[in-house]
Amino acid sequence: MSRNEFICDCNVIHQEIVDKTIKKMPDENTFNKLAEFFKLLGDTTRAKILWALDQNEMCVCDIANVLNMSKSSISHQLGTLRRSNIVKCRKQGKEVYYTLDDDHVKGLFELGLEHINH
Amino acid sequence: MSRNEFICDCNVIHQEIVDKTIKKMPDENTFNKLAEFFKLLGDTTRAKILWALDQNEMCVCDIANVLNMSKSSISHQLGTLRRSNIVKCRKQGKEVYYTLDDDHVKGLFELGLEHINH
DNA sequence: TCATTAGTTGAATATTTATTCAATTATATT
DNA sequence: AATATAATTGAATAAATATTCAACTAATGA
Repeated sequence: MSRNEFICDCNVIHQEIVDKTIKKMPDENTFNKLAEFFKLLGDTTRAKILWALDQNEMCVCDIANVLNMSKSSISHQLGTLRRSNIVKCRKQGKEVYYTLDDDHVKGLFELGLEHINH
Repeated sequence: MSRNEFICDCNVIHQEIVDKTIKKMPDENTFNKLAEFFKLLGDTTRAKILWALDQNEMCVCDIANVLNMSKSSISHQLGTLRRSNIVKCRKQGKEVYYTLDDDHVKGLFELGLEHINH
């Protein structure tokens, strides 16, 4: 979508600030990726999985038992996290062991918890 | 839901790890709030709004113009962010000026961008 | 080889949610 | 008082997504 076609239905009130902000703004793709990343943390089940994997490497059944949810549901979510490179896995025998594949998750949780506790 | 009623459809493979993890796990409410918080950042429109407000205080029309979106859409999202105490506003004349009301947003964006850039 | 178990996957369902549209409130101006 | 503009709001629509269910693969062991 070109900047020339305006969808916006209202006037610019502070032209300078608007222009300056548009100029500095990261591109669409950056925001999309950023939002996609935060969306991954923005689900209770995935948040629990990531927290658990930050404690220990675990197989799918372990995680399902920790969260008291079905294996299939956990596996679907692990697939999502895997495809987004937030977790990685290794297969050993019949079991698949998952670990965190992102150094930032712990820091993000800490900042999130700070917000929650005012 | 009590811990005694098991939904999980698979056996515990590493009992010790599972028990230890359950014992350490924050309560349901903490995860819900944490996920809700990240969900707020996990939308392209809201991510842009927050980034913009981190640059300047702005009124609704300014933000709508920066994002090239309708005033109503922006106002809905600002309402969501306001009710979650991530932004605050002050009214001056006909305009309503919004600012960030959370010190962690900048830090979160930085960590998020680090993830995106491998 | 057969049975069992861990894990994955696709389709269906149910829920959540972002945007639009229309109506409304509040402030400023003539 | 009448008009115009900034912003909010509720309802409707459309899109995204979490979980369930059933079928499937791969590895183990009897």
